[in-house]
Amino acid sequence: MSISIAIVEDLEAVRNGLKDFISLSTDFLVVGVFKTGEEALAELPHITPDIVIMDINLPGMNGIECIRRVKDKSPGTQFMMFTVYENDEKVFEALKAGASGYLLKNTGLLEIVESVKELHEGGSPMSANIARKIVNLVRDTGKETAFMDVLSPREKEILKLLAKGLLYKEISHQLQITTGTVRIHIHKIYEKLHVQNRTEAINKAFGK
Amino acid sequence: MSISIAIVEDLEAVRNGLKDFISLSTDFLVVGVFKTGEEALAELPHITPDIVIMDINLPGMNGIECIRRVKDKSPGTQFMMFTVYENDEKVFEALKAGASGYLLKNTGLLEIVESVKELHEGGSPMSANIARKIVNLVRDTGKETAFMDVLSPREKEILKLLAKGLLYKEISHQLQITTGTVRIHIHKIYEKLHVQNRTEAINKAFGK
DNA sequence: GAGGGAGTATTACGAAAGTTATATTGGATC
DNA sequence: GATCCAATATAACTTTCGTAATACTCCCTC
Repeated sequence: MSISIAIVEDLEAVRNGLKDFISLSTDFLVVGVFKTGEEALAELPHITPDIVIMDINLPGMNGIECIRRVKDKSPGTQFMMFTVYENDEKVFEALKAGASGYLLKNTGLLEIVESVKELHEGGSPMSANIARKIVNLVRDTGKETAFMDVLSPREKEILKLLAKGLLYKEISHQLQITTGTVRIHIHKIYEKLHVQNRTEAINKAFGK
Repeated sequence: MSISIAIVEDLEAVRNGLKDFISLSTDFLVVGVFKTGEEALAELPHITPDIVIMDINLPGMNGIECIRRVKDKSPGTQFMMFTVYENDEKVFEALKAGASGYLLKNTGLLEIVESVKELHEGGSPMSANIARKIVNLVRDTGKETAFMDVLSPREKEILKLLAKGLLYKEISHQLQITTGTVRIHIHKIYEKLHVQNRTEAINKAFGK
């Protein structure tokens, strides 16, 4: 049983190159080729291929938005990004949208084919520096932002308790100081972070 | 210039196998071999190898804790996990601690060597299903938790505004309803989530 | 040893948040 | 047609939060 593939790519040369090369292998069957996200969105839910190779920079709807919408209708289909973008935001967005693999356009045809196989077997093939970006993303999740640096150790301690949803009096009890002092600390925290309330402070200190 | 490698692994057979095979290549120089995290922690900061291949399950200090501590002292050293663990928590912890690559112990020696090279060149080599786990981790960051399901659409809408730090009156203005109504909605949200205030609700609805 | 910052504290006030009770409307269910 | 629930609203009330001004101590630096 061969792996069914669709390709969404606006550049004719790239599109045909991919299609022709992939078609050489009996492991694959190219079941759809689209120039725009709109076309792909209209057809993919009916074709339900195993894998979609998706460009990001398309005329009209971009590839990420296209994944988001197709994923809704055909949750079984897996997406391989194929793009020149290697900035953090695009990578992050693509994964959030539901992409499981991410290859840069300088990837060789042979490696692309290997990666599609790996994707189909439940892996998440990515170009080397994309993988590193993703690892760094995970490493930094929930990490304190640079804004925390302007706070004193005591202020950081209090902000962390504040972030847990504790009342002033609970904080004061835990730290063995008066609620008045807690109030002062928190007021200074707000000043330093340029915010007006607890929630804004938490968002600012711990990246949204 | 060859890549300097250290190995931390308690099982003698694995340890020696790695060391001997890696030493075969002139690209690498094994500069340290340790049986425990404690030994590694004592020596690694002085050796400062390019790469450390690190087991997780060690007697005494585990490999993740070991990375955390060594990373503090030698930020330039990169770590490759080499372990049987493939559960989400261990993978997540390892990356948080500062590991940049993650191989399972069923990986072939040749692939290990290739992965170490890739790591050294700034990539993040991982076994296929580990990569998928990490991608899924990123996909799910900041996602609403199951608690959100008990809320009505309107309540979800209000909770999202609440999470941005808006005042009741700002929310009421934005939704064109009275602050009294906002108050009621929020009160019901708290009831349904079994919490007493805004911050607790946010933490519960959007996984910490 | 004078100055500055961090941490502590007190008092006072106004704004915002959260609780409780009651009520109307409209849509869905039975 | 009756019942239930979501969404809306009003009113009265308590608690918590946030702002402001002032002050003392300790520690570090110049």
